[in-house]
Amino acid sequence: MEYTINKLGHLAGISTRTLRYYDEIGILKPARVNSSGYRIYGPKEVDCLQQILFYRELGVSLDQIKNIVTDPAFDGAKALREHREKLLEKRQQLDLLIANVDKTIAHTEGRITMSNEEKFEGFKQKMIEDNEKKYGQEIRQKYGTETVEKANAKVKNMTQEQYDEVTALTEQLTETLAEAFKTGNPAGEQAQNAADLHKRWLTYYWDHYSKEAHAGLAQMYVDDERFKAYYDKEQPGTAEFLRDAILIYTGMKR
Amino acid sequence: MEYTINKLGHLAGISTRTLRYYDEIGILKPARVNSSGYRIYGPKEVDCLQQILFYRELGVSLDQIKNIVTDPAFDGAKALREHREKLLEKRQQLDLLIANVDKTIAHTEGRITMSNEEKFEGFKQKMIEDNEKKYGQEIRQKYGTETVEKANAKVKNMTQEQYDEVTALTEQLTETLAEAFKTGNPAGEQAQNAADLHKRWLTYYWDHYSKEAHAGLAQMYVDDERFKAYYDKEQPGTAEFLRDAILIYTGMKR
DNA sequence: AATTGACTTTGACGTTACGTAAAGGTGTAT
DNA sequence: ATACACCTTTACGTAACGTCAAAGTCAATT
Repeated sequence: MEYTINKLGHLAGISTRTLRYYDEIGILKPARVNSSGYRIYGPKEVDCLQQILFYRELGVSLDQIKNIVTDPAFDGAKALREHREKLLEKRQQLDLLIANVDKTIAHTEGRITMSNEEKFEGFKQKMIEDNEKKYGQEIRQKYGTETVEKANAKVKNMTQEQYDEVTALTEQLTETLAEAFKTGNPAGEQAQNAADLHKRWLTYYWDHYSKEAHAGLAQMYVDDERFKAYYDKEQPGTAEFLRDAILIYTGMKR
Repeated sequence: MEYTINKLGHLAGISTRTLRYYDEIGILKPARVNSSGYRIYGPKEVDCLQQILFYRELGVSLDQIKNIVTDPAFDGAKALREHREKLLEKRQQLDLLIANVDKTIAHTEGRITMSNEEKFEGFKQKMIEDNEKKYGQEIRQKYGTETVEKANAKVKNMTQEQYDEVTALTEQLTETLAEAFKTGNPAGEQAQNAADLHKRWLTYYWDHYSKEAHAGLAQMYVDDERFKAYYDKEQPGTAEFLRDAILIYTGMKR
């Protein structure tokens, strides 16, 4: 497959000017130029452009991108896995912003109070991107738990009391699950405790409880990215672990 | 609460230069300047800055933001609801990109084939942001259904055949559900058809089917933003409608 | 009372990642 | 042969700041 500059631009959704610029700064040279000076791109360039766009999407400067993709030791597969992780982080940030909007709406309606600090939660992503280690783990964890809060609360018209309870439950579940995960045994006491907490957490959202539905949801946690990403955030494999624990808890597996 | 330029910058995670620039272009003037020319910001400015940052996050130019926030008819509450919607759209886009990475990884490992078009799926958001009407509905719908595909396929190691089947089922469900929604009757034939399609769709993901789990999932569709946003995308209220249809279908309600 | 150091001010020029013409050559379909 | 949709380079424009520089302000400490 060979592409002229217009075709490639169309394929990737970017302008021809951008492609010429990328050529100019040496970030993406065409495979060859034909007899009349036209830029011709091949499959290798298509893949490289894709990589470039991933980096660009993640806020990396073209200067840095150049260093990365022209590095002879560049590992495309590894880069893709990093992209994946960064994109998941970005989604967490987005969730935080959405939670912020929700809170702000509730605030304007007088339903809750909101500190000025809270009003800017989720905007500091660049600070986080820039120097992740500066604040490091603590902020990550804080943001993590708050992302959940958002997904949970407000959805149902809970009372403040119910909200506090479910928040506490969530924290407890997170802790217990992390502990249990370390044991590696989904049938163990810790894991079964986590499954029980999960059931209690569920009953805040479901009007009726059934083992089948519980087990089904556990499977969803593994199958659906949106959930899996959340549970696997701290420790990859946690989603599967929770599923197994719940399957055992509900008697669907032993 | 009064803030100097440094304090406000710190609060919002932006530089003092940015705040001076926003003053310069008339987008955010300080509440007052003190006797020695220092900019002093009050609570009103804090809220306005939050709005500005939301718009900025969504890719709106400062020029446009100026028009919006300085408009005497500016409705802050309405703006917040729009922010919310746009942020949800942005998350859909992100999901698409994540699906793209996943696919690309699978592709480099030789597990699936991937067209060049697919390699750039999810990157065209700016085209969408810029001129939404240019391509309008069609692209929206296309991206919408593709967002699902992502959530579904690849997660399980489906064969190409299974993948095609589930894709077809998804489309069928979407159409039938949209038709049914128009009737307004979750007990009607159309709606029950949709519920049945949903069951068949489910069986691709769950090893066992139970009415309880099905009904539970339906409730989740309403309670969890991540799902609700997807079903309500075209027609608000669709998530609730689908839940009701399924509750009737499973005999949990009549 | 003087000094230090962290803050503030207004210029003003620099930067990134392109957009937008301008002036001209190329390819092919009518 | 001419229309039209491509392509080229050159070059200036732009948005949203970053980054000095030179100078005034404020509170605390010597």
